[in-house]
Amino acid sequence: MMKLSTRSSYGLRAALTLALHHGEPPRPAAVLAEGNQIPRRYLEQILNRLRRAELVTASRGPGGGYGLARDPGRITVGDIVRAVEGDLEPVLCAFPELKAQGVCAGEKCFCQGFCQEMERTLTRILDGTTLADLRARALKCREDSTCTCQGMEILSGADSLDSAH
Amino acid sequence: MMKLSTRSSYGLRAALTLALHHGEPPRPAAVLAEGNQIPRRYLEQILNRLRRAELVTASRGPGGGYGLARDPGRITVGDIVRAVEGDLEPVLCAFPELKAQGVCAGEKCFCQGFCQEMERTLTRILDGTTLADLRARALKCREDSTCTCQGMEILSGADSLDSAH
DNA sequence: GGGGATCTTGACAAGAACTGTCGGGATTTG
DNA sequence: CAAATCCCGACAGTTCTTGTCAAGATCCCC
Repeated sequence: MMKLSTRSSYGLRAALTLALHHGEPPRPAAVLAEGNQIPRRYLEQILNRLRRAELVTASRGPGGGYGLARDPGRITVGDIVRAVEGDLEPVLCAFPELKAQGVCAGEKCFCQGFCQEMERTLTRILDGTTLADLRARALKCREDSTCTCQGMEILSGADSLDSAH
Repeated sequence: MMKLSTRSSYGLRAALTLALHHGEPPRPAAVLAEGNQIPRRYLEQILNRLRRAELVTASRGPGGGYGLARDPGRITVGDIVRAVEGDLEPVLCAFPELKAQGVCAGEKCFCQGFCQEMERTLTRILDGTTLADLRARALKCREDSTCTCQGMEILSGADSLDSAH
């Protein structure tokens, strides 16, 4: 199990917004912050980490802002979480010192058996889901008239996919 | 996804040690702390939470200490994490405010689809694993001569299951 | 059986380290 | 020069850790 804080959530939301607007001119951090209800200064720090991990690109000056560094289908949620949280070392391990030493190698090992099972399960979901997957879900969610999500601010970004293009 | 810190790890390790020694006289916090390399004072606080959640029992005075409140097969890892961490609210949700409002009800909803999928997967593992399961794994791990775990302090507790009885 | 001495948990609180938040600049672009 | 981003540091809040003291339980000695 990996360390997960609000940073992951914020980073994920910002990145998803960027994915919804992929191909458009760069978006300033202020716009991303307002649309997702995230403190601007805090989001800047997070975007900075994403930039250092080369997941997003930043351009300065008027008309500048952030954009995805590559295709949404080639950025996973795990990439974002890892870039934002830093170490991403497992925290719910019965024996972290064992794992740190690389001591537990056996398949039947207790540490492997339980703690790493959880970690692997998480990793599979995190690394198996791309921003493109999330975008597709968000758009589908928007189509479903019974889903109250569609009134939310963040999903309005999907409009540009229909109209702006 | 739930909040997981070192507290969960510490609590889990202490509880597992207790499970390995289930049926024996109570173990002092100092012994649990030393055997698991956990700061004693800090572990006492954690054990206190486990006691308030009625997962362990505490007795004072000479010969006193902690013991499991019920059978290891009837205590899950989820019980421990919940007792130790407190709220256990999800943290990696793209839209926590949606979830807080209970707004996302649709099956196809983005929030449900991804964030809650992760949460449910975790919960299933956490609540589906008991201390007895972990003990069985630890003992099996000890049998496997290729597993370097068996030299570790915590597994030596399994000795008492063979010899002391 | 009474009085300590000893061993244990329990509660409070203080200090270090990290997280989340914010502002003031420095730097780059147009 | 103006607009926009980045970098540095300050601040509260929380978590992690340790310390101090009080309270309960057992044992021993008289």
